[in-house]
Amino acid sequence: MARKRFDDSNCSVARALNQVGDWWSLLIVLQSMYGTRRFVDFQQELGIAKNILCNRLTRLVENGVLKKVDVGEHGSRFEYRLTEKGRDLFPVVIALRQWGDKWNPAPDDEAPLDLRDRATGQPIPPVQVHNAIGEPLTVRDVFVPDTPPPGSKKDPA
Amino acid sequence: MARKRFDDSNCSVARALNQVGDWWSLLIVLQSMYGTRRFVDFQQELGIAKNILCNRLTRLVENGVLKKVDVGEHGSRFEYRLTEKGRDLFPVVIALRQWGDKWNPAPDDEAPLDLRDRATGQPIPPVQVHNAIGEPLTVRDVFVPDTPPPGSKKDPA
DNA sequence: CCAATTTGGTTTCTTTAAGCAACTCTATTT
DNA sequence: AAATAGAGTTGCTTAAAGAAACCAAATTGG
Repeated sequence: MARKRFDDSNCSVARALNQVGDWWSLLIVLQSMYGTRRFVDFQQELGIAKNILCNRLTRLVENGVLKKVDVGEHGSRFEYRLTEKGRDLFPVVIALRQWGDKWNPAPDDEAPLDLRDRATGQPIPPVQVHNAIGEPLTVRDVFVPDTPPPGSKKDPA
Repeated sequence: MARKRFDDSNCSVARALNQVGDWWSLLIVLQSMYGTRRFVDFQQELGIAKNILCNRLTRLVENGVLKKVDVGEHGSRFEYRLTEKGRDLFPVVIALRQWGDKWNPAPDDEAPLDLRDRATGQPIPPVQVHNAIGEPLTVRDVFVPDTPPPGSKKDPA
């Protein structure tokens, strides 16, 4: 695909997409959140080619999203588990899932993933952007305060 | 890239990624949220090839994420604006940005995008998944209540 | 008014990644 | 000892990404 790399982009979204912004990586993270840990299970549940899975797992490990754990007594049995960095993608994945459920509902009558709070059994409400006092915000409610150029010291122009 | 399509996947994350899950689409949406509307502006700000931009804009319009508005008096001047569906990606983009800022900080001393509430001027706190009563949740705090097969009516087994 | 430029593309070509299938190598099972 | 499973690797084919050139309508500018 001759991708452009965004490793050094000054946009953190671009840098984030560089790590988990391809179709498979985020789905692998999602599967990990569902509890999948083994190579073959990822392969079967995602229907991904083995070489691609291998590549993605390696990259995710390199990027610190997953860690590879040897669970065989003496090698050859591994698990891929989320790191804290990986688990921190939770809001992203959930927000994406909710967006998908809302705007691209399942073809048939599939339920839109009933995700629930383990403690209370209650469903999870939509992920929102909030302000400092907990009110929901939309795109229009935010602004970027005037991008100062990197080398500038608050010149009073 | 010979991608696999996920249009009819029963996973809404997969379906979402099908629409905005490539490197460019989400960046285009992000740029839109920053206010970019014109073809040339997208092209310059993203550094994307024109044919790819064209393709992505078309797909985003097809998918209802953007709408194409004729703003020339009689053609040849267009704007691409977010639809409600597109604006609804706000939490996704912000969550991704925050993840990027946290885990892949900018190479140099770039500031991590100071996004603020227009009303109060306060910075935006991290996007989190909450439960019904507003407490933050992690991956471990949620569960999927036992996937009932699509055609099943609450059998009391 | 005619030339240059801008905007929004399309076409062609090359590079690179995705997907598939077959193969390998070690461990475990039978 | 043979068969199977887990975790990859290799090679090939196809399709998409990227670059650059080209194009046509509309606008700008002298």
